[in-house]
Amino acid sequence: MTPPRPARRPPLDADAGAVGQRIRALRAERGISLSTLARAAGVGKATLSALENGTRNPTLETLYAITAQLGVPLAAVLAGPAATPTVRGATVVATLLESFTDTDASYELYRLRVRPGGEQVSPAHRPGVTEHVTVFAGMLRAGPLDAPLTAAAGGHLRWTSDVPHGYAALGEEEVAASLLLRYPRS
Amino acid sequence: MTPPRPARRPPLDADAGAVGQRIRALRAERGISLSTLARAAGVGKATLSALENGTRNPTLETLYAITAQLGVPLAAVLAGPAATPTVRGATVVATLLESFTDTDASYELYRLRVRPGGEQVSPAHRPGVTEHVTVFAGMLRAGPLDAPLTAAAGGHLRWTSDVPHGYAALGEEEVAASLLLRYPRS
DNA sequence: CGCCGCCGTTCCGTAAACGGAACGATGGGC
DNA sequence: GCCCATCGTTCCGTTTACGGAACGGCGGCG
Repeated sequence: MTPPRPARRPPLDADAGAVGQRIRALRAERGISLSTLARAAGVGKATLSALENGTRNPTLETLYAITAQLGVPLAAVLAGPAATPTVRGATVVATLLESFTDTDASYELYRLRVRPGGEQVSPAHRPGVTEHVTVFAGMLRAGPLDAPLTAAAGGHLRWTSDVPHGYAALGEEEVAASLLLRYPRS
Repeated sequence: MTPPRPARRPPLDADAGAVGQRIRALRAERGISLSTLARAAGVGKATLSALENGTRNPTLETLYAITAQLGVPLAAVLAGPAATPTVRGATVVATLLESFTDTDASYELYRLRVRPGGEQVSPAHRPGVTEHVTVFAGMLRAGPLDAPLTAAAGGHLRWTSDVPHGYAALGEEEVAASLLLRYPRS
């Protein structure tokens, strides 16, 4: 008989590769070279190179040394934001960043991604609900269906969402934005 | 002569030990034995034993196999509850919610709390940097020191922050807001 | 009692993650 | 043009994390 467990490793590699990509992205954000980061973190360049390319399965110690040097918590490079609740549609993906309640109203702050080439419609909310959008990148058209507003990167939109309203990306670029929903105390 | 005796690794072991303790705690919660968990996760008992006792430095793959079997995200067993980077001042506390880079600029989105009774001043940033604030609660005065702006809950402020600027809460209530910093590509 | 099943730890050979060094490629400075 | 510094990758010997097997300890059962 052949030994029962020959071992296989395709499944996890996807994860390992994603971790490597995140590290590479963080490093690129900071504009530092692989060599520099490896030296600062006290790991070999070979290690960091293979890690970023997803061809190695790093130890916790190695990962910790690198993320510490990047100034991010270890969890930041592991499998995606994961546990954060997300609303998904054909053209819009909204991730809840924070919710907040005070005496007058409650608030929900979302990160918003709008893919080009479609429009997503949202039904009317209760009276008094307002939406505030700040655009990071791309060109966004959003607001009441009969009176939409437009904003480019850096722009800000605001409307009362007690009527049906929609979101659409203008142009080819995906829109990134933050969305603040304000629900007045009922 | 002995070779240069390159490296020792005392400092990280504390961390590794903590990870092991968390895994052991999670396993105890579920009332399953070390042997059972090792078999279910497809790792050796020796591996799991050493890992729980903090005498080994596990690979990502090993950790993933175990936490998956325990039904918790990988981050759950890593160093303490999410140390998200935070900027603290006497009157302002800013927590980074998300950072984002695209072709034209990079962005940082913060949750902002401003305590009443003081003003916090921030030095000028590089030319072209803009700040966007959406107020959740309270009344905020912020912007360039010589031309501050004011917004109540639901309001929005925007200024270019290449001059010294400040943040202050008007009235007794603590201000909650979101702050978007936009850094144009240098 | 002796036996058996399972517990968690320890031993050990193997596979692989590690750091150092060498490599070709690229981009300034003179 | 040449030189030198630095880039990221690859090679290689050493270290070590890995799983399987053996170990002693402990409770249940005939």
